Amino acid sequence: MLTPLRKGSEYHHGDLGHAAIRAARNLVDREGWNALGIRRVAEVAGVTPAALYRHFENLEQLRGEVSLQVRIELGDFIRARRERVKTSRSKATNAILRFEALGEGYVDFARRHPRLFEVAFLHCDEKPISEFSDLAWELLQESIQELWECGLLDKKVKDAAPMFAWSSVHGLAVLVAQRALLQRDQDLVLRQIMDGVQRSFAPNSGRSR
Amino acid sequence: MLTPLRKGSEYHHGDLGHAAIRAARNLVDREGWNALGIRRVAEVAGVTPAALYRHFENLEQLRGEVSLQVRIELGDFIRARRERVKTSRSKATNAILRFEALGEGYVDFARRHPRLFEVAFLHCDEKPISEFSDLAWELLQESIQELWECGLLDKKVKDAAPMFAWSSVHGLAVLVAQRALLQRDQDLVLRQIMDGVQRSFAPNSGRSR
DNA sequence: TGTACATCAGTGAACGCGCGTTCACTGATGTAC
DNA sequence: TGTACATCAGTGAACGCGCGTTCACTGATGTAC
Repeated sequence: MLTPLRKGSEYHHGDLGHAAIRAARNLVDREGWNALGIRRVAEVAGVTPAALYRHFENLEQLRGEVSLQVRIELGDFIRARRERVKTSRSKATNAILRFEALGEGYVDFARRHPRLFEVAFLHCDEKPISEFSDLAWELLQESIQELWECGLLDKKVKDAAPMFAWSSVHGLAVLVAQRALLQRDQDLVLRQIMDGVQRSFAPNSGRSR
Repeated sequence: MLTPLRKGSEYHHGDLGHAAIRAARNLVDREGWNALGIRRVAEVAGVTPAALYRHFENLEQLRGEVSLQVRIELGDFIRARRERVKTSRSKATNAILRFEALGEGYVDFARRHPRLFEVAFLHCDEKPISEFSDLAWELLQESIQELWECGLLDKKVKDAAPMFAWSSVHGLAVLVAQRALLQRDQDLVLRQIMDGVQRSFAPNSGRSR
């Protein structure tokens, strides 16, 4: 995986730094957060431990970078999922399918990369949700706006909707990542949660799907 | 904290084993899961590291005991919260207040003991929710049954209700424990989530509170 | 009530290991002339 | 185009540390007679 940009050079790596973060990400994916160490990363990157100190102040900083990287990856993942949704004639159906794709993508990421998922929100210290310029969060807001524009969102709960939706799906994702749910229950429960969230969104008389 | 049951004996501890688990619990509470080690626990318990091997096979087993202990503590905590609810005349109001007390207790535990909370569901391997004889889970089922009996739960969502409620509140609790939410936002969001959950429970025409 | 002895629950020293970090160094790169 | 040299990004050895676990041991406990 080490890709020397300037061939011929065995001594200089070329892009250690990015390579280290990639290596660290893969380490965490396979063996978990605690396997992430200067020495392990150096080994995977094919480099001496001390070399990493040219690119990171210490282990803690590397950890922060990895966590950020995973958060970006998660955002990209669910966006890709949403974009895969086939557009249908009805604007409302569209909004619903796109919204559900986000939730499904979120949980699916947790299932496929449980150890990465566990780590995604570990190092966003001092950056509470409100000022969270996180990609996943922005996608969610967008999607809820779409539901609103289709009249699928009760005015009374509009403000609470993003946080409520996130919390509900996040709860499931955490349980999935922790393997606290049987594989075969996961799809059913996800379905139930997406339905529950939409029920709570719906203007008074009921659901419209 | 070490309590020799038979006074005078400095050599034999009396109830190391339980004392070790207590010490370990406190260690995790203060410094997190990674601070839990044979040597640290032995030190806090006032005993030689090797002594712990009379009571635990290895570190992993001790960890399992601590996780279980925390799960029990969480269950006791939210039950106490529910029992503190003043009974009112209306059966429905009662059911609602008791249900909400569980959610509030759950999140409050995560706030007061974030490091314990993170660890509560770590070692329930091979025991997926379905056959989960967990105290907290049973309390939730009870409470939802009460809501049902008061007509506050739509027949269509009865089966999904416990998992949906748990997931929603669990998601928030995780974020609270991770300090991803500002202190002052937590109460508001909890309120929104409890309302959202009940909205989704309510039989079609709307909410009844 | 008193003594011999098996059992149990501790001690204390040692083991090997992997870790984060440091430091003086060296080889490659690229720029000034 | 060719050479001198500063700069940069690596090496390799060493440091001290805390860890889980083992082992031969020893002091206290409680039971049999």
